[in-house]
Amino acid sequence: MIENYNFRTTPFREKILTLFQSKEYALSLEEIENGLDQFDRITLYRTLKLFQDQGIIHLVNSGNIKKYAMCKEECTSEKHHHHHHVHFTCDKCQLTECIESKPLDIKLEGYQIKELEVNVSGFCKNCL
Amino acid sequence: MIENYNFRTTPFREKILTLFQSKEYALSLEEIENGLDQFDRITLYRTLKLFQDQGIIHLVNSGNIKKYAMCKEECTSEKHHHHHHVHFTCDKCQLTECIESKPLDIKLEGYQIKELEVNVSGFCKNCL
DNA sequence: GTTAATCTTGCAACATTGTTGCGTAATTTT
DNA sequence: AAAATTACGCAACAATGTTGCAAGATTAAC
Repeated sequence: MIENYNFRTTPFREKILTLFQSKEYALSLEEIENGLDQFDRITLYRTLKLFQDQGIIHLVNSGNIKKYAMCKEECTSEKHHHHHHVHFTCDKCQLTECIESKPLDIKLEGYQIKELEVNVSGFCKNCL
Repeated sequence: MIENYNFRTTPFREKILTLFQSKEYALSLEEIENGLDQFDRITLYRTLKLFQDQGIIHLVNSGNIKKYAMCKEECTSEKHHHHHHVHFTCDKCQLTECIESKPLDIKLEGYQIKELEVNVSGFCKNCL
C-alpha cells in the first residue's frame, strides 16, 4: 500500500506503518518509540509528518496527549480528507480509538464549517 | 470574583484574569505573554494550571495550538464541569471562540461518555 | 502586634517535544 | 555509469513544560 504514494519505501517507514497496522487503536509518541528497537528521533518526527501530509495517519488530541491513528480508506481517497468521526479515549485503559458512527452534521448559524473534530472520553466497552 | 476561590488574590493573578476578561476569544500562550510587560514564565504556567483546576479557564485544542478560554458561569457551579459546547477556530483570522449552542447529545452504543470536546474550524462570521 | 503557618513568587536546573541545517547515504532517473 | 532526487542521521537550537528550593508576602494564631 505504501507504494501508491509519491515517496520512497524505506525499511524505517515500513516498520512504522507495520506498527500502526498491528494496533487497533491510536498510538502516542511514547508507544511508537517503545515499539522500535533503536531509531533516530528526528527521522521519526519527519516520518510522522510525512504520513500525516499524505493522509496515512491523522492526529488525535486525547486530553493532553497527542496520538496518531491510521486513516480509514475514506480518508486517503480525497486530497483534503476530513475526519468527521468520533475519537474516543477511555479513562481507565487509556486507549484511543476511532469510532465509525454516522457522520455528524453540526451546523452553526453564520459559520462555514470545514473541519470537525470530536473527542470523547469516558469508559469503553471493555472497561464498563 | 476571584475572591470566591480558595487561593490568594495576587497582582499577577488579577492581571491574568483581567487579560482574559478583556478578550472575547480564547488566548494562546503567546497572546497571554504578549499581553504582559514582564513576567516569570513559571509563575504563568502555574497560574494557568491553577485557573484550570479551579474551573476559571479551560483548555481548547485549536489545531496544533493550545489555547485557554474563560469558562462560562455554568462551568464554575459544578465541581467537575463539562464543556459540551463547541469551540470554533477561524482559518483566516485564527481566533478561537466558544459557541453556546444547544448541548450536543452524542451517544455511542456500549460506551459511557463523560467528557465531550468538539473543535470546529472554517470561516467565522467576520471572515465569511 | 508579634509569631507561626501557609501560600506565592522567582530563580536554577532539568526534561520533553519539536524544528532546521547540512553532510552523507541510498535510491531513481537520465 | 553519472546526475538528480530523496532519505537518513547527527548537531544544534528553540519551544514548552516540570520540579525543587529559598525568599517574600499574606493569613491565621496566640
